[in-house]
Amino acid sequence: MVSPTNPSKAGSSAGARSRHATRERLLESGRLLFAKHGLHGVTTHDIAHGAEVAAGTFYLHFKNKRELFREIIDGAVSELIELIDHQVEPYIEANDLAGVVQAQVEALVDFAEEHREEIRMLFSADSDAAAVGTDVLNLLASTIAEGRRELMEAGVAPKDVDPGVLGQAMVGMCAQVLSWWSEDPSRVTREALIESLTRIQRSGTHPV
Amino acid sequence: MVSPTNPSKAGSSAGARSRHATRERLLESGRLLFAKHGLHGVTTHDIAHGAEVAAGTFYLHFKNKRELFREIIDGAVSELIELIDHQVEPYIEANDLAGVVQAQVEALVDFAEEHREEIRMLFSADSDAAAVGTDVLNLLASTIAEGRRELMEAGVAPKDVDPGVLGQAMVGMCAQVLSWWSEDPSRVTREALIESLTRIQRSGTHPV
Amino acid sequence: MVSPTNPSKAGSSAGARSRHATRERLLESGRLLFAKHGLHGVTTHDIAHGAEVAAGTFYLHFKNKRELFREIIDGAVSELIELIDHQVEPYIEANDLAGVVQAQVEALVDFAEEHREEIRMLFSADSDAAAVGTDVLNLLASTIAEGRRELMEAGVAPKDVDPGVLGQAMVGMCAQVLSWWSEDPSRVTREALIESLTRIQRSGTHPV
Amino acid sequence: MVSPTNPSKAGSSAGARSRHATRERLLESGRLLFAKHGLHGVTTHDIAHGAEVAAGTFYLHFKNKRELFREIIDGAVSELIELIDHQVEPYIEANDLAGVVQAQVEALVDFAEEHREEIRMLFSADSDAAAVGTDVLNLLASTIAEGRRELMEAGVAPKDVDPGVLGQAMVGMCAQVLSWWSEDPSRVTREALIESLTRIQRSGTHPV
DNA sequence: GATGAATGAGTATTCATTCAT
DNA sequence: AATGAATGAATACTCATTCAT
Repeated sequence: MVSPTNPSKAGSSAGARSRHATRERLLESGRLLFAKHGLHGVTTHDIAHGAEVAAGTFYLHFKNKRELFREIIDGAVSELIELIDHQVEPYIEANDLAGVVQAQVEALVDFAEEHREEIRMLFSADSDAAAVGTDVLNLLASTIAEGRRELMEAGVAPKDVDPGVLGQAMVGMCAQVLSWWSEDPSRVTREALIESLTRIQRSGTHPV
Repeated sequence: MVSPTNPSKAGSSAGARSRHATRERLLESGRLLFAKHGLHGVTTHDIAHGAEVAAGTFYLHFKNKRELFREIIDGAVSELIELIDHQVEPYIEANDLAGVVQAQVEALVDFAEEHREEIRMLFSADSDAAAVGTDVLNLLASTIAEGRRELMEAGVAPKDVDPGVLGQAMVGMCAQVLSWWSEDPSRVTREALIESLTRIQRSGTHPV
Repeated sequence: MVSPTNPSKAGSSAGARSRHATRERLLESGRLLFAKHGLHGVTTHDIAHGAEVAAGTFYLHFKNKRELFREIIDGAVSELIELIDHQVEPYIEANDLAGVVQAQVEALVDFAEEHREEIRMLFSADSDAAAVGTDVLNLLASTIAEGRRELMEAGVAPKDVDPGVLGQAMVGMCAQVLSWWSEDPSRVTREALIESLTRIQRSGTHPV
Repeated sequence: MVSPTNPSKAGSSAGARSRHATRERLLESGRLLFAKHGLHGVTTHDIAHGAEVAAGTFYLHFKNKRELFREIIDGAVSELIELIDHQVEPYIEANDLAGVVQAQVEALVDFAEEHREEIRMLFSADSDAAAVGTDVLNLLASTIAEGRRELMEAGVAPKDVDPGVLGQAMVGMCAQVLSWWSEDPSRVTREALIESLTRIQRSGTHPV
């Protein structure tokens, strides 16, 4: 994964580099398997096997299966948030609200395209994984709710849609649509997907 | 569950009544536990214990854990569909489309109020339960998509929202919102919930 | 099985007659099932089901599964011994030793033809059934050994074949051959079977 | 089992040696227990306990109970066949048919002396084990039958003994006698056993 | 006598986790 | 750091047997 001769990693010892590589292999193996079979459908042996390391090696890198799962989720979410922030920023500065919605949707779709596995993990809410994934989704939902509340108070958004409900609704919508689309991206073109989500979202978010 | 003095059941033998009662206890125990801990988080012993019967008794009534799960889900879905059909019917006859949307939402909320456990099971998409629950949700999604497609062709709905995406979006939205609301119905009043969902749904469904 | 109007049973009450019939049904069901699947391969429920009675009824007639098994075996063995004695008797009185061997073999083959199931049970030595079946076979083997010993002492049989070994050998031979033949009687004609067994047996039993 | 100081195994890692040792302990434990209690009378826990390993360890070495059983049987049969072939060979080359029979019997008895447990397993035909053991015995029986058929056609053996019957008879005889003798070898001396079996067998095999 | 629902001990098998090498 | 054999608790499912009706 990380070339041992990569000069940018020159500071780390040979052992450390190798350690890092093993860790990455395990993460990658976990991503693939969890996405396909869920938290329960995968054993630590499976993950180790997929990473081409011995069973015990798993525990040199992760405290347990849950921790690996959480790490993958957390990594994905950080990346997603960063991506959204980055793409949305110019529209915020320009005060272009329609642009913000569109940029958000585009960021989500971009992410889904690149990280099918994480999308499926994130939004598949395996009841045990819930303890992990739900936090994140709820965070997202309350962020949306909060933004909406501000818009409402500013008189920009209608008052007959509860912000809490809207936050949950938006999250549920994206989760479902993205994980459906990830399974088979040929179902709709990227453009149609973005257009549709933006439309629905906009109509839900703005006054009719 | 079944009143022993119910004269309409007078024909069934004592044994039959008892059998039926045990079965219902198991179903009820399953509903409660699955809703709280998901398919994996519950053992057949737990369910039997919750129903106050011996472990082996479980298998006199259900082939295995999955079958009980599926039975609960299927029962809930049938009831839900019936409920929706019933409440929507008058508006369809009156050709009142806005009324249809509102009635659908009300039916969903009514159901969620009465069947918290089933809602959580139905929409929690435990990755293993998926095989059971997903069918149902996909059915729902394609029904919505189909309806939308007809509206589009009739020129009533705008063409820039893909029907497939819309179906998934609506299902995801309801799933998330209802299961969030079921957890703590004091979050929003029933009325606000219905109003919000109707609004969002209507704006997604009809031309702006 | 036993006609309820059979006057020879007139003494027994209606209840007793019915009881007897149920018992017979269970025995018959046991014979069929044990022969096909062995002691372990059959549950008491299977047997009750085969006899078209309820599960609990089994225990009104037999202490447990083993007892039914033993009863079937014992019944079969009694019948077999009686059959052999009956067919062999005239030859013994006539002092026709070759005739005795032939009659024994014929009796065994007759029995095997009529009681395929019992033959398979008797000689299939399910390790748990062993406790039941082995007694019987060992009895048979020592009877043969004893007879041989007398012949030896009378100078009629050669001394270089140990009677104990011979007894076991004869029993093993018949067990194997009869249960092989029972499975598919078209493998050899009845006559060829008798001829072959008689030949082998005679040569083992008599001086060369 | 495998001496840790055995230089020929020096190449294998400590882990491999230990793995092999555990496997052997399980096989040995299985042999002992199956011989005494049959396939059903023994649990995988019993076997693991007998091998002084934990219950789960069993499944690191064998797919399931049946597989261990089959492995023991197959190993025993291979060894037996090799032993017979080896001891019989010189007599075949010398065209000494009487010698062949005697050598076969001696090989069987030698094997029974060394492998009491396997003999009991092989010839105890536990109805469930049958699927495993029967194949082997039938193979043996048809080999004998085939040999006999050739002798018949060559005019060396009498035509009034059916080869199929003879094959089954011989197998049944040996199975019974060897397993009887294994239980308590003091019943007859080794020599008397060989002499007796040879006699019976020869008289069955050759013209009187 | 018959019924059949209920019992609960028993058993095969899996898998997260540890640890000696 | 890595290995991989071993562990043993956990769990789904079976079945002989009992007993209230």
